[in-house]
Amino acid sequence: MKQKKESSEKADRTDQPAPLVTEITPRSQDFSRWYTDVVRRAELADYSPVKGCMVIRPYGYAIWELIQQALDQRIKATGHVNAYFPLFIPESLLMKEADHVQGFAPQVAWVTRGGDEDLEEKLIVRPTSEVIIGTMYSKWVQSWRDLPILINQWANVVRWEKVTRLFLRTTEFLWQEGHTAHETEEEAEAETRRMLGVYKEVAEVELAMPVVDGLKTESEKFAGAVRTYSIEALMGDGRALQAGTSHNLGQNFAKAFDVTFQARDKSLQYVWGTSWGVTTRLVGALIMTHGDDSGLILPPRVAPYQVVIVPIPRGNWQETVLPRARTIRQELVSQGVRVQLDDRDMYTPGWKFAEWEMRGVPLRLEIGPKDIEKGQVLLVRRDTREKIPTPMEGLAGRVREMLDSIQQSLFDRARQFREDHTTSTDSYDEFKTILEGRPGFVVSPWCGDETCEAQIKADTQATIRNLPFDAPQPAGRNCIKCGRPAVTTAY
RNA sequence: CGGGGCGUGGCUCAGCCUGGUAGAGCACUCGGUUCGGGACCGAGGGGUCGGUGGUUCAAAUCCACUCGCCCCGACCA
Repeated sequence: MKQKKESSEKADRTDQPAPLVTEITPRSQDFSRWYTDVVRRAELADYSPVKGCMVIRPYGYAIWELIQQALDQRIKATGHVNAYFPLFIPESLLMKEADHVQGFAPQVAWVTRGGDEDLEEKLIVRPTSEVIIGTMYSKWVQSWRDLPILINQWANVVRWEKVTRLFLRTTEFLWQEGHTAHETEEEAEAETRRMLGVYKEVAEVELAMPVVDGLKTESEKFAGAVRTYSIEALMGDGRALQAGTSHNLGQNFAKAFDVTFQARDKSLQYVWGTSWGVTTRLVGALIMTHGDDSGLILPPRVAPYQVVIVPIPRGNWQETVLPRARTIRQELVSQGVRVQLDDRDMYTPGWKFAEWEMRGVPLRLEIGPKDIEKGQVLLVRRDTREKIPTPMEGLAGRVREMLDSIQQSLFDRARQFREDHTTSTDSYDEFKTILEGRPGFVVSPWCGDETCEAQIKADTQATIRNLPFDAPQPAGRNCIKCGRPAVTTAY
């Protein structure tokens, strides 16, 4: 019975004509396959021989570098400095903060042997650096005058995940992790919120990705934190993605690692800590937010190439079209535009159009003999595919305007999508009906009780993403599951 | 870790049910004509069929074990 079904499925597949070109899976058909296809065909990343580990290819890394720059600049502008802490952490240090151990132990990679000797004390490969940094802070802090400590590090961490996906969840990933120590609780809370604001700004301004900022529930917070805040984005398949987190650690780690200082009133106090991070997952978020059936669409601010120039090879184009293309490149580069001139003669223009569209370049500039006659070029927007003949005069200005316009319209489009996929209800039946249909955010009142949260999750698979600072529309006053009011929730 | 699916040139797969010369499209190499939306013609190169063992005159195909990958759950950034 089973076998029969299999063979008929195979027969069906055979009837499909083989595609002329290896196409990417349409986004609407299978979002997950589409995602993987785009990542690999656009040469962003690839699977490595090491299980769960990803190789970030130059084009993908260039995107990450732009995100890094945008973040690093803002992290420094808010008074932080960069430093580096070790990759290995002794087992005994990890064990000091109970919640933290519980949260991370299942995901930790161990080093038990060095050279030809078994280690006396096992080492872990950092899954995050609170532990090692807390240890160092305890040495560095004596007085209230030593505070605050505002340190960030760019690093890789390892978490032994069972299921991995390129950029979204890999065994090893790159990130930025900020770790701060403060004199007062209020200061720590302000810092936690400030950095979440930085993340929101980077997501929205640089990645053109609207996010919901808010407080995580107790069950979803970081292991060892007092409070966790997050930014949550809605992907093109209607599913939420946590794009960044900021934790108020209270005095938990200070107590575990004995980070004390003598306060202004001469008393001995524990510092108040925060930590916050975003990862290479942002690259994945970018892809899933903006991409379409033709592949990637990059917002200009994080596009390694903002403009690709495709010269049309006609007649003796090498003597006529190409020099003009080079001049244009020069002009755009001098105006701070990132430009790629694709003068390879082994590919046809049509091939290049498709190729660069797949790789998400926001703006294409075509130039051929006809354009030169007319003193113009043809600009083609990746987001709308609009073809815009543009005079050679004042070209750089027009290009920059258009890049800004693409950045803005990608954000608007993503925000519109999110609005279209956000519903508000205070009825549990309605809530369940919504989730059975189109996925997306649902805004609903919740009492704050973990048992309700767990029940909802068990019933519908929906998770509380966070408790938004700005709830879109407060729907009703009573918890959709039991009774009392408290907060609003998303998907 | 539970449920399902799949391992055959670089990629996507056919061939397996019913054992008997290892295939297609794309990609790649060379030559030529092309080029404003994934060009065409001709000639080539490349696979111990995931691994191990078994059945057989004969195994990609049947059997057992094993390794790996993908999807859906549980866990996470």
